[in-house]
Amino acid sequence: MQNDARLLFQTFTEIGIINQLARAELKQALPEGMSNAQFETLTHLNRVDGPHGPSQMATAFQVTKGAMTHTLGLLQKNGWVRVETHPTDGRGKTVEITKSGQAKYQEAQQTLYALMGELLAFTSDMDLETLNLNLEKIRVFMDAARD
Amino acid sequence: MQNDARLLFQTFTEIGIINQLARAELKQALPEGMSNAQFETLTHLNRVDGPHGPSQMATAFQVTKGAMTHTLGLLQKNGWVRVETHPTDGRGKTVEITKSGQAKYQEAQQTLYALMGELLAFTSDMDLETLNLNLEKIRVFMDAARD
DNA sequence: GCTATATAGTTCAATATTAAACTAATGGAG
DNA sequence: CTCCATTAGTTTAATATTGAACTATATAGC
Repeated sequence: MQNDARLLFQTFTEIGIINQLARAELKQALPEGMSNAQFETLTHLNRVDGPHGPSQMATAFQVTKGAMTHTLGLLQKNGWVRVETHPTDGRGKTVEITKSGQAKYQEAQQTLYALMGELLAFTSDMDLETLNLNLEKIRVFMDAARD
Repeated sequence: MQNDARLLFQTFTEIGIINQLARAELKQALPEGMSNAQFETLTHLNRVDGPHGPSQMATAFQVTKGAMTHTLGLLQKNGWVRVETHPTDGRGKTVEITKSGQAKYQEAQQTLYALMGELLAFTSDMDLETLNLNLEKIRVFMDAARD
């Protein structure tokens, strides 16, 4: 039991290191003026359908509302998202990616895909689908476990 | 090929989200005054043998030397590490975990193991060893790929 | 309808992290 | 030995993030 906990602890340690390395690499690859937080926000807007409010997104990213206000401000200044007051809820806002944001995001993603070339070759003998499935299971569980 | 890149991109996305959730959980669980950065530093000191310099550790964590100075300052103020000038290299310093730091770290780790109970049960049908092996391979590769 | 409570978003002070300039010590080439 | 490039660590200004207070709107109970 303790042994299993150690295995899982190791999993998180590896995940932490990989994330750190990936973030460093990512920062290098992103277009001028696009921070990691901005990129992740755009990824979310591309990945999840429907309208998004800043508050929803803050929850999704495990980030404070204040941080979201900040990031959205930068994204807006860059012209990559459009923020409007919610049509029916006067408190809320809706966030949409702009054409320009789409283009910039695609560009960034292509750069990243290119960067992954070597790693792809290296992981070619790995069962990435199973890996992703397991990671997804862990993620979904942890996400649900939040109070 | 593009498809594989997408799979790998997905891997990094999952890793990013899990890391975020884990860090949030971790922060809750840590003893008073111990930040995530401090905990990770202590983990490293416990995991890797031999003497460590701040500069080495900064490289290991992909963090600037300035950040390391900051974190070590806090750890020292808490009495969890001892920092001394390197015996033979006047520029360097050596960092060691103290008895008090050991104790505090064990305490934190036990809390974390306890927290993992539910997740452990949930992942009991998962091949964590293979998962860790794959993550480790990716980590080692990325680590080596740093310029 | 009123009132109390909850929710969305902003603002602000405090802390963490970065990048770059800086100081001090080392080590190698001549 | 001397000079010069390198390495270790600190400092500082700028940026990112947090936590908490605050404003405005919405909703539920009465």
